[in-house]
Amino acid sequence: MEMKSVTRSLRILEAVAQHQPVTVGELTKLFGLPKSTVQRTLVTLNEAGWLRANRKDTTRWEIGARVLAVRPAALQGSSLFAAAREPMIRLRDAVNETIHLSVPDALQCMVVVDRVDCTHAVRTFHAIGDTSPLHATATGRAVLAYAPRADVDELVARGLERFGEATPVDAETLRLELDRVRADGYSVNRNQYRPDVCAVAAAILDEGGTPLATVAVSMPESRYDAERLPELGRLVGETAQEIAARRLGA
Amino acid sequence: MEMKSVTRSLRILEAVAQHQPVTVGELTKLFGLPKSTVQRTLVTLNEAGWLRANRKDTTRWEIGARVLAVRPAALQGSSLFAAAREPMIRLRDAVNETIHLSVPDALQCMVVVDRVDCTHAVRTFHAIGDTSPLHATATGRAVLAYAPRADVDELVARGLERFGEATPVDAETLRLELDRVRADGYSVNRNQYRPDVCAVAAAILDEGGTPLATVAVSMPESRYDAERLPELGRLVGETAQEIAARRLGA
DNA sequence: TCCTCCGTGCCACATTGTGGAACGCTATGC
DNA sequence: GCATAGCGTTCCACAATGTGGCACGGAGGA
Repeated sequence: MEMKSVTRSLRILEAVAQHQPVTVGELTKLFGLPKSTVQRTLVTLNEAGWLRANRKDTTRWEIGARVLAVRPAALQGSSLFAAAREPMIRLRDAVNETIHLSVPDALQCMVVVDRVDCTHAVRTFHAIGDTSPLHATATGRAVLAYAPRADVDELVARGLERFGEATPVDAETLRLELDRVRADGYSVNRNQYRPDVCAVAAAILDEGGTPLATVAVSMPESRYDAERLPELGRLVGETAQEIAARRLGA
Repeated sequence: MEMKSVTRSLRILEAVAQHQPVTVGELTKLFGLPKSTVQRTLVTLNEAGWLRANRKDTTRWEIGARVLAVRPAALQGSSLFAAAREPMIRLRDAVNETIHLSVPDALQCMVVVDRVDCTHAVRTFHAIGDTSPLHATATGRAVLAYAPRADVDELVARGLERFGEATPVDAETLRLELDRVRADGYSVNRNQYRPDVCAVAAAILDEGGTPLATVAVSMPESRYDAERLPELGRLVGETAQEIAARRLGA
């Protein structure tokens, strides 16, 4: 089950996305592949509408708009996306910190799908499309807290990587934390994944109680204040509930 | 320059996006391809992280979140996207009609990249990722008005399809209309592409005067009012300028 | 229980993609 | 102004690669 050419084409597509606008030569160096192979792949992707030549420098390639029609199931019809937008802005206005909307990808990782920035000169930064581990982040644990027990067990069985001193790496610590999240209605991350990054998150649940996504307030440790935590948690939780309600109303 | 397997894989990927969550059998019927071929392709796309098995029915496939990391150049770093968000919401609040943010794809078509909905029971609907022809829509002509003359000529040479009675299909009509757009600062579409759909659009220009994107107010004909047009045009134009200014500020 | 339908796995075949080499162009430097 | 270097592009013989008919096993219905 190989399909080498397909796998390679997708890798090249991803590389173009990261480095656009990019030339054939740059890509050959990046992959160590023959020029003709890369060139052929680019032309094929272009013919399929996924790539296009830059308007100013026609030997540079960039991602075509076609990819926008291909969206993850969680965003289908973009009801979640549209529903989340205004509550996220209000939350940002209330706390002036960067707000993230994230969805779980097959319970393997979380993916940032939208962001509203704060106005501080120093901010946390996560690009749309960035991924993060489930057990080590506020956003991930907000989802895990409402996931089936079996899925959490499976995740634990695969092993919990340590990213910082406070990262929960054994099953018991994680389970206790998830109990706390369910009790409080929000999850917290203090330097457990990226150093100096803290976050407070809450899950957006569908009608059946399945976690679809999360909203999170993300800030540098320098602005994290334990005393503000209950207040922050309440705001984030309310925002999550409002998004869930709006999603159904639309 | 073929790469049949790559082209086919991308087609299948797009089909999955449209029909997710979808089974192998449904796809074989859709394409008339052997089961094993479709199956192999799905497994490959899955291994590459672009597809995921549905959590509830593991024989159904859906798009994975990985695709979000692959974004068109116009949205890179999402500066345009983020800059547009709040002005779009304000415009929606001012007119209570659906607002679209669109980008041109290689001067071949316009692609909807973001949307803010109005509250009316009857609305126009365009999904994110939807495309539309340049000559027949307000959004397309807002871009064409600021595109190089040569590009407009090329477009005309390829032929202007007629979608409705009022669609501009000859070069002269189109050129006069583009002159008007430049003079007024906004473009108008009244049933020229989709029946019963009207829109007013303005281009978002970069520092060099190149059109990057458009903002548009879209409404059913029943709510279109010629007397409101100058007012609408002014609002849309101001929003476009505000987005352009914010994009540079960030 | 039998039958059908569907997702999955297998393998001989030849179609398909591969990549080294050569071409033509532009920019740089002597 | 000529030589050189570096680039994107094109070509083609070779064989590695994907193909698709077939068969398996399990789920659901009659």
